[in-house]
Amino acid sequence: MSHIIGHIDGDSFFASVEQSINPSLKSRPVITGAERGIASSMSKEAKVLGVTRGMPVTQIRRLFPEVIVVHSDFFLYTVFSRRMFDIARRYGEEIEEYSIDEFFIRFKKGKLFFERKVKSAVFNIKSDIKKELGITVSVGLASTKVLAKIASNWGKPDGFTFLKDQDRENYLKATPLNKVWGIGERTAEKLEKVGLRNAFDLVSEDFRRIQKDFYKPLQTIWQELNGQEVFPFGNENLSPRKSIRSSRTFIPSANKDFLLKEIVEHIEKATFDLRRMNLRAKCMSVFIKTQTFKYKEKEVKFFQPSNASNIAVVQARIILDGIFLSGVLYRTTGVIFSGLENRESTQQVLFNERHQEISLPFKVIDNLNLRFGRGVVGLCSGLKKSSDYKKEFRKSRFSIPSFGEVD
DNA sequence: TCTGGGGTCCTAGGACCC
DNA sequence: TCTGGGGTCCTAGGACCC
Repeated sequence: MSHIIGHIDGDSFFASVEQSINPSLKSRPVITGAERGIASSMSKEAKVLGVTRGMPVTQIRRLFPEVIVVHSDFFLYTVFSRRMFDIARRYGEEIEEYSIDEFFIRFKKGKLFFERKVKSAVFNIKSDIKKELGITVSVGLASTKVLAKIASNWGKPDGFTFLKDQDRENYLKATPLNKVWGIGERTAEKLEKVGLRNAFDLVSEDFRRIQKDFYKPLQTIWQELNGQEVFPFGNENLSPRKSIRSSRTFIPSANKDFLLKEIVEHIEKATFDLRRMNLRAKCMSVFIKTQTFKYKEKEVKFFQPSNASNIAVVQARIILDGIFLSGVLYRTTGVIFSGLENRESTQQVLFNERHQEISLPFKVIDNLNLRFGRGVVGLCSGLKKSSDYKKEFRKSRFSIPSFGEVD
């Protein structure tokens, strides 16, 4: 092993940030996610009561009236997130920002007092975050990312766990398969069927069998659990954005016109994002999910990369005709734009007056939507705007830097 | 507990081509 | 009209993550 890798994870991040900026919430059960109607982050006091992720707010209010339910404030969380990363950079050589509330830090192995130095760096990070941001984090140290993830999960909240190679067996024996980063419900089930119970059973399995019988990501996980550093490290490896999607779940409906209306709204929202990010998409796919979670998706390629909603709507209509079954109840629709490229790099097709023609109206639409809220202006085929757009807008306003406060 | 929304990557099988 | 084996490319759907 040539590195020690730390995984640092904010404890109940969103709820803790809320408690940190609002002293009246300290030591009280707090959840975020009011805007979605389900708990997305619970303070430790709420967890103690028995509130779990995804629990409907109505149910929470009924069962635990003392719980304080707040709206998510992603702008605020992003500020805390950045400051957390900045604190880590004071002490770490390499940082990888993994998500809004977690990051990896890598220390190159040296000679003298190496472990002691790493530990002291990590303790400094922990205490600076606590002092300056008023939240706690849990830290795991190990030889690989997958092991570090297991370690950080160990002593939550405010934990510190150094998973050394000589103790690996004990930790892995106590780690259920679905608690391993990258192993989900399905793979865990499959592994259990062949008699594997925990992470240690998995690493004891012959690598050739893993290669033969299981899908590719599991090979990497097996190696990482065995202490071989395989996952690349660092944000430089992050590839540019590959797709943009919009989707929504509703009360099950068999009404095709309603599905189309939903899809048109998604196209408007997604193409708005494309234009805002100065991107065009080569492909678009439309998907629908039935009440029983049967999934249907179909993709089209545009004649030329596009971010125009009217062109997409024409294609979406055709797709929906092809995949919609009458008499079936549907619960979700969505669109995904992929094959994204920068506007500048988009090859200019000769004789594209038509394209020039349509780009001006979109500028006008986008500006109106920016000033008055998304969904104020759209295509006629979008029909009546649902009030959800207001919520969407509230959720997204912080991601648009030029926005002022809008209410 | 019947399961929200936005991402990435992988796979199985069909189409197509020698 | 029927035919083997092998390659590539495409795509719908699956699995996983936060």
